[in-house]
Amino acid sequence: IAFIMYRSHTCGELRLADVNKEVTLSGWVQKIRNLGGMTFIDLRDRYGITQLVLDVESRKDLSEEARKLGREFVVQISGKVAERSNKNNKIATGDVEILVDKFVLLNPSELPPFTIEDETDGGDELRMKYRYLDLRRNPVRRNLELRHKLGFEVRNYLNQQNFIETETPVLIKSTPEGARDFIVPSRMNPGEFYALPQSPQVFKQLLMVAGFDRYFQIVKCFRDEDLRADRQPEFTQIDCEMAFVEQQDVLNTFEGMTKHLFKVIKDVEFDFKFPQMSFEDAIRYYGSDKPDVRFDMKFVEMKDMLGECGFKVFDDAEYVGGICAEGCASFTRKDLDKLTDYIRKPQIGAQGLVYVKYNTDGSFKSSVDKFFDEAALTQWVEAYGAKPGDLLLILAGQKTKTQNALCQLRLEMGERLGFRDKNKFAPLWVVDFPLLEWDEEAERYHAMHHPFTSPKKEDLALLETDPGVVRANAYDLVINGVEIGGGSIRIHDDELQHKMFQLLGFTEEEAENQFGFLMNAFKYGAPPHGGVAFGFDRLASLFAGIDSIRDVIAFPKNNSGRDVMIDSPSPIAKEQLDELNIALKKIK
RNA sequence: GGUCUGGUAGUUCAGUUGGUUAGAAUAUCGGCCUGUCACGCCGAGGGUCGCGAGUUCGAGUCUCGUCCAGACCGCCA
Repeated sequence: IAFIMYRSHTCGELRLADVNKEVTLSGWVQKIRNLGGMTFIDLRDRYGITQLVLDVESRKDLSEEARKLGREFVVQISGKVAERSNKNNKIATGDVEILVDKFVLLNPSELPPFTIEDETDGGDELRMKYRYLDLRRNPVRRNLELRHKLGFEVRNYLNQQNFIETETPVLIKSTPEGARDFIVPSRMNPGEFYALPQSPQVFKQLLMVAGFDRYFQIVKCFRDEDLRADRQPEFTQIDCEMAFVEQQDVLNTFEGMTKHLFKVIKDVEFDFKFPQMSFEDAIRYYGSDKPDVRFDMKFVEMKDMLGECGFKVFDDAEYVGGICAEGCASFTRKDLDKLTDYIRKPQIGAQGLVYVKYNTDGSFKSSVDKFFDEAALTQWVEAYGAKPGDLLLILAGQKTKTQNALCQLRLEMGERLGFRDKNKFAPLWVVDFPLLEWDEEAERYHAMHHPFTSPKKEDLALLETDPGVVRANAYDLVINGVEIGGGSIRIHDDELQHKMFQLLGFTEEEAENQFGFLMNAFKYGAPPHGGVAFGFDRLASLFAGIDSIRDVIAFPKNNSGRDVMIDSPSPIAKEQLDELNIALKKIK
């Protein structure tokens, strides 16, 4: 049988032991180095680079042919493996080269718009437009290989723990709670629409009612909200649910999964139980529900200590708090001015920054020397546990705003002091989230997590009297200040679920219309259950040590939710619109 | 919806106080070169300074508008 054998080996596998073998390779021309009498070609595929040699003296014809090649041409070559006289220890195949005696041009290539190299000269926009070329580059390819491995190990681990991967529908039902839905018109049901799932939440709960016990799914979710570096309109979750569990069971299971992933993929071992911190403490000490605990630098609240102190900024403030930056007393006036500018940026919005330099000789220099004497400042540095050489940075103002600004300042200082090492990982469970959040605009409560989250038993009575302080059986896994996953123990009682909808301002009819199927299911023996969903893209970017999730997604969308490669979204034909019974208000 | 930053050669960028022919690196093309691997040397081509208007004797540079991109705020149960 005649067939073409495109390759006997990949471009990454030949070694000294292969010398003298006759081999055939196929790949892309990475680089041509023509030295006149001889030509070197780097041939690249997914697996690596192999150097080809063409010698004018022995094969003038091939050397002539090779002159017509360009970057990214696809070629197939055959030849003998030889030991190099000059070895290259930077690549795995650097000890050998191929003495080419036959080559076939499989496909020429236009000149790529940017260089296909680790350090490309291409900008983000161009790389996205030609993403198929960008994906040829090692760093991007490696990210996707890492993502593959992560998904594989998630399945491996959860399978061993008896979880069943089940697909849930993508064309579902729109609900007003939560994020904006992506909407899909139904041709067969004029005037009616599907929604794409923001998460398979209700389906996984129904699977628990169905007795599936342990479910997971690596699944696309969709939210029609504005994008960020760590937010895409379609993203992937590791969605999980378990029956007959309480909070600590879920935490144990997924702490186990997280440890497994770190061990097999990063060779990082956590020989401790992940710490747990209440939402309340997270806000008090770090000003955030997703604190970066790779470093300490906890907030110190000063309001009680200060009393009426005569410094108007502090006296008028609802909150006065600060952090101690180790060894930063040597900051110059200019450094401090820059920090002040930083916290006054509109996104952060603090008014000003009070500093106290605790000099190495034990003296003080502060921006509030006029108001506080040495005795007062001594009391401060004691409260902060500061040592000589440290710098106190203090903000004052409205409580949540100031805590938020202080959080940003803490992260900035952590960055400057080198505490935010990408190779160091600090996991943290944040627990005891509030059940409800007051929505100023709508003048009602909405669920902080989602309306299926159960309140803590001990707080149940408060639901009637003071719903705002009721805590939920809800938890987040935070690693290095990134919210990697979150979940809750759900309500499995239709009466309590009814009550929740009522609290959230649903009328009986609305609740029935939108979630009647769920409450109905709860009437048929729903087991206690709870679960978690991990942001798969964020997990992958954390493992890859990069800040943007775009580089761990094969074909991501840009800031405006566009795919610049396929140019979507795009208008559709009038016939399509007619068929869907859709009239556009205005067409550009 | 808002704030900020940017848009100049294929690409990444520089471009001073508004002033002569808009530069560098890299990529590309041509020539030379037998051990390169960031090859080297010599040479060449390559520009709607995002788009539109305004100010000015004169705009890459200043003003306004607009489009695009990125970061962030709002938003993201």
